[in-house]
Amino acid sequence: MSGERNVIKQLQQIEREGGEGELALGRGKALHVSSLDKPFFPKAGYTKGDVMRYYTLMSPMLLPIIKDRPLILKRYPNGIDGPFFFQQNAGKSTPPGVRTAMITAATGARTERLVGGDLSTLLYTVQIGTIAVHTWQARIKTRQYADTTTIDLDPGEDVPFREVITVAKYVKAELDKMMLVAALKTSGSSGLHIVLSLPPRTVFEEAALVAERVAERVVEAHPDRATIERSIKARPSHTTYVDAQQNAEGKSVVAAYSLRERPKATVSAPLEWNELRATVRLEQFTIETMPARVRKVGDLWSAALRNRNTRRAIDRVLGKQSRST
DNA sequence: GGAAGTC
DNA sequence: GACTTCCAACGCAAC
DNA sequence: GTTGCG
Repeated sequence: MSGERNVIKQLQQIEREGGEGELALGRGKALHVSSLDKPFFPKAGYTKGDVMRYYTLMSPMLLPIIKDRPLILKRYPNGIDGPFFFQQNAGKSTPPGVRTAMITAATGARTERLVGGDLSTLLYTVQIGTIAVHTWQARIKTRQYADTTTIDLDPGEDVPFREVITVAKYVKAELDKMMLVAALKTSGSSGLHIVLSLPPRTVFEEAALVAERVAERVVEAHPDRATIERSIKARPSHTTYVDAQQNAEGKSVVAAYSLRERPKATVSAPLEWNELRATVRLEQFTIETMPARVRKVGDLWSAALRNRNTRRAIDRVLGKQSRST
């Protein structure tokens, strides 16, 4: 029996016995869990136990993505209709078996941070009420280097989702012209994420410039449908915000396969570019449908990110002489 | 969700 | 034991 | 220095 299957079975057993108990996660690791019957998505009817099951099923895909990255948790201890807060630092009460690392901030402040990569850490984050998992676009040992850069397509108020799809196609067209490759996923919340896999030792300044350059070109070509205006008030109505501003050291993005705090329990779902039809909807990819989709189409995210932009391509976009390192 | 403090 | 209070991020650009 | 934004 797979490790995941075994954990699912234990969760079901604990739910039958009242919703509180110990998960045995192998190699002597145990995790205390509680309130598994608590509604976390009241309208859709999903519980904390369902969230734990979802992340267990996704762990073969998700754990490699968040491995060695500091985690930024969006916690809803009383479900998505209750208050939330972000957590970055590992609390004093972090149990043994949960992965942490001492991180020195740019200011010199040292804090113990939660670090992704193993199942006990992932399920612990759910135990304390995490719905969405965000991470750095860098690993802890190479924190000054971005391994991805992200363009977030965020539709304005009352902008239909098909507009975002149209803008994503415009982005794809510019990427093709610039000879750049990128992966595509739903944000799970309201828009789409376009993620460029970067060559080794790409500093965040370069990562940000590449994403901003793409965004600028899209807006130049389609000013009626896309904007890079950061101030909400100043954004033209009926446009999609092409956000390339989230690619700095220490900033975070939601991980692929993460659940989102939406009524229907949608997830950030990797897509093939040829799936980008006008009929695609965020609500198709949920806590309920994603496991079957992954069984059917496989791990699209790792496949897409393996297709990495070259140093030469990045330097060309930045108008630089290619590095010879 | 969890720790710490109060009645 | 029940109840209350407190705590749980950060980077950056614009103003 | 504060606010807006994600």
